[in-house]
Amino acid sequence: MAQNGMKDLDSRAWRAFHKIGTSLLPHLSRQITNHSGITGAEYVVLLALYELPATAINLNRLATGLGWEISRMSHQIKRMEESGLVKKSKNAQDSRCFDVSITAKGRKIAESSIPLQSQEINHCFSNVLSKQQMETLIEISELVSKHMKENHPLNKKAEK
Amino acid sequence: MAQNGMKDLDSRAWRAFHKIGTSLLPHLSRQITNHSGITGAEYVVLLALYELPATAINLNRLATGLGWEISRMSHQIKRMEESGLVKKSKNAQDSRCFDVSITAKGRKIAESSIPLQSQEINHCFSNVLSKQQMETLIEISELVSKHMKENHPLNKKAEK
DNA sequence: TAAATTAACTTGACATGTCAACTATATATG
DNA sequence: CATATATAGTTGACATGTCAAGTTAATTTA
Repeated sequence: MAQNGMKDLDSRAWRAFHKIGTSLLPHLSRQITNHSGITGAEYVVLLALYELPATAINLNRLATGLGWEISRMSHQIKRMEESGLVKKSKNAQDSRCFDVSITAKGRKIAESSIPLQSQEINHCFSNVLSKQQMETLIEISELVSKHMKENHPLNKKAEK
Repeated sequence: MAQNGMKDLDSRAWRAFHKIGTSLLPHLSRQITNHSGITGAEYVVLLALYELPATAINLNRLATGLGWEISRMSHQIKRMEESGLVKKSKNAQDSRCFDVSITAKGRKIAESSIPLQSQEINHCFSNVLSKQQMETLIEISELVSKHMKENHPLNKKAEK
């Protein structure tokens, strides 16, 4: 039955997706550490702050933007503040909030590591794919994100 | 210049891919823990052992098959042996090697959790995509894997 | 066949992520 | 206004992943 053929495709597609993640992501993370001395997580945060239109962003938004739990972001920012990559200051309007921004040191590292990382992403990903394939991937991402947003809102302890 | 349009697509495609990973994978992992009381990593290992044509597999192959570092696999199997999900025995031919297999308890958990997990993958992934999109994803995975295999062999300390 | 090398793990220390409280501030409600 | 509730973030304990170094056993090589 056709049923069977379908299920097979489903499962192959899922495994395909999963495989890219488990081979490519760790590789890229190691690359960053090798060339810039920062971890993959630090890179992601620096990139987000570097690309910010504003000069600072609050912790919560930063976490949400990256799809991280706030607790994870809190720990991460604490470490990065200690190593001088970012700084944190209480928000004037709402003193529960913190504004996070990149330091000069963090900016310098971001500026040198971003092109290296882009290059590696190109080598391993973009250059390997056709325009058409990339467009499909973008569609896929949008479909999945839409589903997730509608059916599994970020919030873990959703149902109340 | 056309250059610009291209770069934009590259970067959007990469972010698209990245986003699926950071939203969907943690969600699926939590699902497993909620319905079956095992972690995402335990699930992955149980699934691999459950689907094995043979009754056992050596640690190294298991790690390679899942794209894990062997040290990670060693720690994981140790914990899973302690909790009775798998068992480990010295290989008769080569006593450096260990054969890992699933226990009855592990099998029972695999049998109940696999369909639940598949269902969730279908909800969030397969059902959301067209046949065409899944096929493209499989192509993409093959292209990336091929590139990785050729240019960045699994081995971390490659160059020698 | 003895010594050197390689292979298959194991181990321990450390970095990071997750989860469940907890604190402090802001907002809403009676 | 006073209390209740919600929001933003912190903290600590614990689980997991990574890396470097160590074991032990097989295989080469001299």
